[in-house]
Amino acid sequence: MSPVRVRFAPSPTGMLHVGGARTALFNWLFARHNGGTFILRVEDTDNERNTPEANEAIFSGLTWLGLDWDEGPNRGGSRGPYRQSERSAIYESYLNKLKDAGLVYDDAGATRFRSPNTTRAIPDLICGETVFAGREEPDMTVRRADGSFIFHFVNVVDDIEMGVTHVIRGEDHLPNTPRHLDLYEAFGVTPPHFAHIPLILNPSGTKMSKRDEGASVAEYKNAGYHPQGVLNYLALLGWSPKEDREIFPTQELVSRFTLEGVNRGNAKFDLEKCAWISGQYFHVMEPAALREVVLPFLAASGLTSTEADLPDALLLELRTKIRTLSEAVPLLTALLRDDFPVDAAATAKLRAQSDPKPLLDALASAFQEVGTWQGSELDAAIGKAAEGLGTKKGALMFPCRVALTGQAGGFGLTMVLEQLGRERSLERLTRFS
RNA sequence: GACCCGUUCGUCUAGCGGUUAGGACACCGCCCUUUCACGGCAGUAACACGGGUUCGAUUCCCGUACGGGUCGCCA
Repeated sequence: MSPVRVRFAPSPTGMLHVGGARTALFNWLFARHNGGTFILRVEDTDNERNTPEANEAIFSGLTWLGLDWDEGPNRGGSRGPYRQSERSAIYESYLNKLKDAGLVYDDAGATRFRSPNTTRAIPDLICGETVFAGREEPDMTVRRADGSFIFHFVNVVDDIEMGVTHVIRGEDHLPNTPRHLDLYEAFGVTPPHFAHIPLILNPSGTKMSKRDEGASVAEYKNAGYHPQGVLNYLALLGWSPKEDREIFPTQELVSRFTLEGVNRGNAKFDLEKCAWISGQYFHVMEPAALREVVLPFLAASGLTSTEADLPDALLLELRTKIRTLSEAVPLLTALLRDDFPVDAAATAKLRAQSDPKPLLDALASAFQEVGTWQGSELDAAIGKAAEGLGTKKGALMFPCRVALTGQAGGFGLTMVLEQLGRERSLERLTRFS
């Protein structure tokens, strides 16, 4: 079998769509698994969409996910250029082939292809043999009156020119395939293998659109999802390693990916599970690595901080509490800023229980007696305060937490106390009223 | 409307003729923790329907219903 060559051919719409990202992922996995070549080709024949920002959205999205391309924009390759807007000469020559064969005609300035409309059987690697009986569709336009070329035409020409062996694309292209086959036949070229993958649906069951939550890869990047986690989630959406396990690091996805494992049915997108998988990756992240990714996140939220503010012990606890980096911000804000925000619901709940003042005073005086400001001693001090009040230790912890952080949840209480230090802890306890 | 693809817990899925229909997210309960989580354990919850084929269908075939997609001088 000839070496595998696959491509991801997005149109610059201004964002990298999750559906597109998964198509890219499956192509990438297939290429990497088979030691083949992954090509990125930008389908920018529609000039209105072709902006530098729109191109950049594709590149940065793929790069964030770790999907590197062997040939394509910013990378080169022997079958370029890889932007359709730069391939007009190639399209001209292919169009001439059709003209010479008398297979096209002029229609109000546009060029149409005489579609044979014969019955076409597509030996799809995922859907199985799919037969489209002879159709009665209008001849397809291959070139607009303004001289630009149409998707179906350039898509086929590029796949031929770039030596694509397997076309792995969304199932929405399946009904287009007979027309593509018409073109391959007209050019006298053996078509590539086709593999149409099922679609990603939004939670309400229709094709995921730009406006749906989680539709753009940039959203995940901005919210601080773990890129490998998102990749892992996307891989499991429509493909199964057939094992009762959810976490598959990228390298393992590569070694296990096959087209046979791709499902036929569409899959609904579940942001909750995506977040859970992302969290699984953070849960095992080394402190140094976590520090590196969380610091810029804090800075972006206007939280000036340094490495010294994030000791390993704190990060080791932080990693179990977040699914995305944005979840780390409020947690850390409470420790790093003295003008931290206060959750109204938490204070309301606190006051509904009993007057917190005497409890906090008791805690403050117990903490004052602490010798070394460290876990076990702090813990003992809370016990002592509880004893003095004739109450349970647990009864003091929620009030203490709210006074110290303004939140109902967050880090373990002794961690909060340790990080805040004696002075700031006492200050917050006495200031609370 | 025509043509294609599809249909296992709410969701993602395992299953490829005989299973107590398994796992995961979410949800609920318990344990751990005198806090918040993490973690561990248990639970609720699914084969769309009707015909066949077969000793036996979630698994194979045909219908029906439902869902999705495509029918552009968008990609």
